[in-house]
Amino acid sequence: MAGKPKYLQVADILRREIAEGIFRDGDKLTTEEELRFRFRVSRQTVRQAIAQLEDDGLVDRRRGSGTYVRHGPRKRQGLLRIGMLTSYITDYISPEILSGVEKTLNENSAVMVLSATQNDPALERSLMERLLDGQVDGLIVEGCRTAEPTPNADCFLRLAERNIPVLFMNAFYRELDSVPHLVMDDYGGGRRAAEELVHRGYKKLAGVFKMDDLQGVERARGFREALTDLGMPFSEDSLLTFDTEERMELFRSVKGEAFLQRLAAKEFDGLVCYNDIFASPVIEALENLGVNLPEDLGIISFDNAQVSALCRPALTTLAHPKERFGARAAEKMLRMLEGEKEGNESMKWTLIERDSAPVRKNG
Amino acid sequence: MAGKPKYLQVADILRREIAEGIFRDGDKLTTEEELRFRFRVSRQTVRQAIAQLEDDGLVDRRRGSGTYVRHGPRKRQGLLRIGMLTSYITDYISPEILSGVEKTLNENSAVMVLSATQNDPALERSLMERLLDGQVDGLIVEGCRTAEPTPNADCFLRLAERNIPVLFMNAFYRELDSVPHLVMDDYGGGRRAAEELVHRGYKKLAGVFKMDDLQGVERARGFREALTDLGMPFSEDSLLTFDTEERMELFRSVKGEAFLQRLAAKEFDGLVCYNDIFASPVIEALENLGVNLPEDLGIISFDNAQVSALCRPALTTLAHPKERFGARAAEKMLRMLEGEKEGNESMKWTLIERDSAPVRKNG
DNA sequence: ATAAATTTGTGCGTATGTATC
DNA sequence: GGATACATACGCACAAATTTA
Repeated sequence: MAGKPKYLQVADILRREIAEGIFRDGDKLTTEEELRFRFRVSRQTVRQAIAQLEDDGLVDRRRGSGTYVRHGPRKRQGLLRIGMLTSYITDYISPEILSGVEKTLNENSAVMVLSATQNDPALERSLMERLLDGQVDGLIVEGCRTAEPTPNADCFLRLAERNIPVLFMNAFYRELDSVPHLVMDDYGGGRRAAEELVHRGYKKLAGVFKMDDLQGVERARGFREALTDLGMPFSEDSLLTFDTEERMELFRSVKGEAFLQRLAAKEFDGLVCYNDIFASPVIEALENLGVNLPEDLGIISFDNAQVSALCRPALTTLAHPKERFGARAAEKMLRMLEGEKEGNESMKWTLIERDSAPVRKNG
Repeated sequence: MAGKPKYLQVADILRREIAEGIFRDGDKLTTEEELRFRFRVSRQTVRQAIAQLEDDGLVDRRRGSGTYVRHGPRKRQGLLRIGMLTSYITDYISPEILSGVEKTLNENSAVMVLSATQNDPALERSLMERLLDGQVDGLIVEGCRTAEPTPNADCFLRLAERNIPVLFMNAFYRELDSVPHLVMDDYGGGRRAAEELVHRGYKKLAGVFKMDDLQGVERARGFREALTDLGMPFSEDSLLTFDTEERMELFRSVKGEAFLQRLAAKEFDGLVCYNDIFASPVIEALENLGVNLPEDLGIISFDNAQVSALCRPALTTLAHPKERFGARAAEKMLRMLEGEKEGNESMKWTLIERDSAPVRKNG
């Protein structure tokens, strides 16, 4: 009637019923014979419909026993495909994280299907739709623009319907609280960075934070609250905040240059920086402005990217565990594929002491 | 008879016949009706068999027209999966290359299935077998230990049988000359590096090359031949060569330290270095030995990795096109999937002038 | 432990629908 | 329009595996 062949209609109805949870955990689906009566079709048609569901990995057929709904995630035939959506492949510490994911997956006979969202929700959406098509068995996602609600919530929910486990990494969408995440302790990191500087004798702290991702928002919150708790002066004015689009020309923009001038004018003596990639151009710009580093300004940043050891002064930084982090994400995903319930987890930063934030001589 | 169901027997026979090339290029497979007579089975059984082949991507069914053998590479339903085997994900300039591949693939609704071989042929083999299982539509491979014949030739040939196009990238296996490759002009780069130093007035050149990959072998050959052509002194003794396993502790090994001592003793005034990643520790070691850079020793290396701009002195280097290179590889692969024949190609190096190899004051 | 009942897997014949040439 | 070829659909029979009596 609807132009659609019967077997697809039947498949769709069953698919929906499975998604709605009418069938219990690993329980038996109605018998082919019963479905035949229910839908008034031949057994062949029923079988064709069920073949669709089997293709989607929603059911398991066992001869002599029955057809079982797979509410636990599916057991593919040996090879698992894990989709990986990262913001960027080259930026920051992504390569190391990816390497950790890849190694762990390969050790468990799984492969990684990698795509980059460029931190763009629209691209994220189209990639997710593509990956769904590509039959991945699980998905690890570095959320993009996580400070705001995602327009792609429906995609993530559709994955859940299909029993495809999802894990957020580094950044997650607050509203999708049924999806587990593995993140860094960004709030704690923000606190730690501020406290370290204060304990080393720095008196007036500034901060540079990217604010369209949860990471930056949380680091900024930790920074702010640490200062308040320590009874240090703080005003929103001492923060330079920016979004992803601005990152390339931040320090050539009006707002960025103005901030650099204030740093050069010694309005502050300490700086917490969103990450090493931003710390590096700050250092360069300040040296060009004749600022003595680290004497005039102590800097602590995040990540421990390769560049942090090569800067002059070498950056004191809170190290991201990178490969270990990626491996952990992969482990969680593999466990989810085994049917286990994984909770949220946050990993701790490790302070790497270099030259950019020495203990301040009291002056 | 053999316990196997008829439809699988039929499928197997057809599969073999297709592999043997009994059916021509995009030509029609025998009609369902004809197969029914040939195998003395029902049409349903024939259809079941053909469904298997369709699943494997070996045939296309077109209603009203016929069932066609896909001797040209298959047209998947919109989504192509391209396997990518790189030596390392984080090392050198891999992230940039991968990023180029990924972007280009995504623009053409394809996805990248990424694995790292760690430059180990055994791992390469197991990953290839896994990828074959994972139904990739094409494969881009950075050959590993390409200076020697690969033990995995059979795997590559099996891919060809399945009409899965393969492209070698950066390094290829000489004996597999039916497989196209995209590489850098390593021989020309080796020549260029040597010539640049000579033209700048450097008189006694040394070289550091990794020799288990074709890249290093070719760069060394170019280096050697350029010197000979220019009538410069050259002996094999002026080369420090090493293999992948040694790379981590090269400059802490007896052979490495001895070489550094010779450089420090000003036995040479110019150095061509396999790539920036090796140039960087050389510089550090030499500065610790009290060598004045770049006055005492001019250095040119390869790749233009990020580290090259951050070294002191900043490295003069032959730049690898990285993202563009990756994009080019992806383009070639996509064209191969369209059924076009792609030839070999080598891209040129661009000299990036920095501080490590200034024109030498004649002394 | 065995037999019977249940359930999916394989296979055939037939009829009709629909896209292509 | 007609011929061809794949797609959908039904009904039936028996096989093989599993569960149950």
